[in-house]
Amino acid sequence: MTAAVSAVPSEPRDPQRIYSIAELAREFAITARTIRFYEDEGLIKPRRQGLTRLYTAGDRTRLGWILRGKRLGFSLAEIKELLDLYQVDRTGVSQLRELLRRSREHIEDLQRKRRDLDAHIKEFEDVEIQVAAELKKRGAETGND
Amino acid sequence: MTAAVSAVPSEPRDPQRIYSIAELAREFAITARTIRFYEDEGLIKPRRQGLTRLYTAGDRTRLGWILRGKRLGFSLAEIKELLDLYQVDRTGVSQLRELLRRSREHIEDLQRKRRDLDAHIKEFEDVEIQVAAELKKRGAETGND
DNA sequence: ACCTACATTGACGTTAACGTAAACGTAAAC
DNA sequence: GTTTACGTTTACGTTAACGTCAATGTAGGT
Repeated sequence: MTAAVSAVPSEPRDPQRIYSIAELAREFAITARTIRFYEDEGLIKPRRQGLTRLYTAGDRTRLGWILRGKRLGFSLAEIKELLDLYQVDRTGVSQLRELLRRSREHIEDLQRKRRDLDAHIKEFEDVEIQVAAELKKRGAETGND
Repeated sequence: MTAAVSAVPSEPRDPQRIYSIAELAREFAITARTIRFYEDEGLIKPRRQGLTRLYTAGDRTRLGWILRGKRLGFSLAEIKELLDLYQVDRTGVSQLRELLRRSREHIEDLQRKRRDLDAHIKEFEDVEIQVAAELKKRGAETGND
C-alpha cells in the first residue's frame, strides 16, 4: 500500500493521446494485470482495436481516480459505485435528487475520514516533537540536514 | 467498510475500568472474533484471568487506534509496525534517531493521504453544487429540509 | 520467413482479514 | 442440576484483490 511516491499522474498531457496498457501500468506503478482486473470488475472500459486495449486521456484520469480511492481505503466495489454515480443519467428529477443525496452522503463520509486523519497526524507530530526534544537534550543532532 | 457512524469511542471513562471482549466488540461495532484475531496478529495483548481476556482502558484506546488506522486504509501489518514504533525502547540514541526518522516518514505519508482526501472532497462538492443548481433550475427543492 | 516485443484470454494460486462451526469450560439463575 | 450467557481453542471456509503461469495472437524489424 504505502508505496514511496511512485505514481506521476499529472503532466501537461494532450487530451488526444492514446495510451497502451503497459504505459499506464508504468505511469501509475501498477501491473497490466491490475488494469485488466479493473476492467473485469467494470471500473474502466477502454476501446478495442481488435483485441488490443486503447486508453484515452479520460480513461487515464479515471484510473488515477480509482487508485486515489484505493489509497484512501475504499474497496473496489465502493469505488465502482462512486464512479457510476457520475455516469448515471441525469435526465429525471428523481435521479438528480438521488445523486445529490448520495454525493452529500459521500462527502460526510470523507469528512469523517478527514477527522480521523487529522487526529492521526496530530499524534505522530507529538511523537516527533517529543523525540526530537529528547535527542536534543542528549546533545545529538536531530537529523535536520 | 463505510459503516454508518457506529463506533462510539469517547465517553468520560475511568482509567481503572476493565472491559470484557464482548463489551469492546459492541462498543466498536466489531465481533469478538476480530479482536481475538488482532491478538493473534500481535496487535493487542490483554491480561488473562485464567483463560478469559481482560482489557484495560489502554487496550481499549489501542483498539480504537487500530480501527482508525483501518478506516484510513492501512493494513494490519502497517498498523502493527506503527504501534510497535511507540513501544520500542527509547534508551539508545540510535533508537531515538530511528524512531524520529520513521515517524517523520509516516507523517509525510499521512499528509499525502490528506491531499488525496482533499482533492476527493473537492470533486464531490463540485458535483453537489452543480446538481443542486440543476435541480433548482428545474424548480424542484434541493432537499434542504 | 523468422525473431522479438508486447498484447490477449483463461485458469489456477495466493494473501489478508476475517466468518463460521464444533466442542468445550465457567459462573450465575432458575 | 441443568439451562442460559458468556467465554475459550482449533480448524476449516470465504471474499477481495490481485499474482502467476500457459498458450496464443499480432505488429514491426531484418
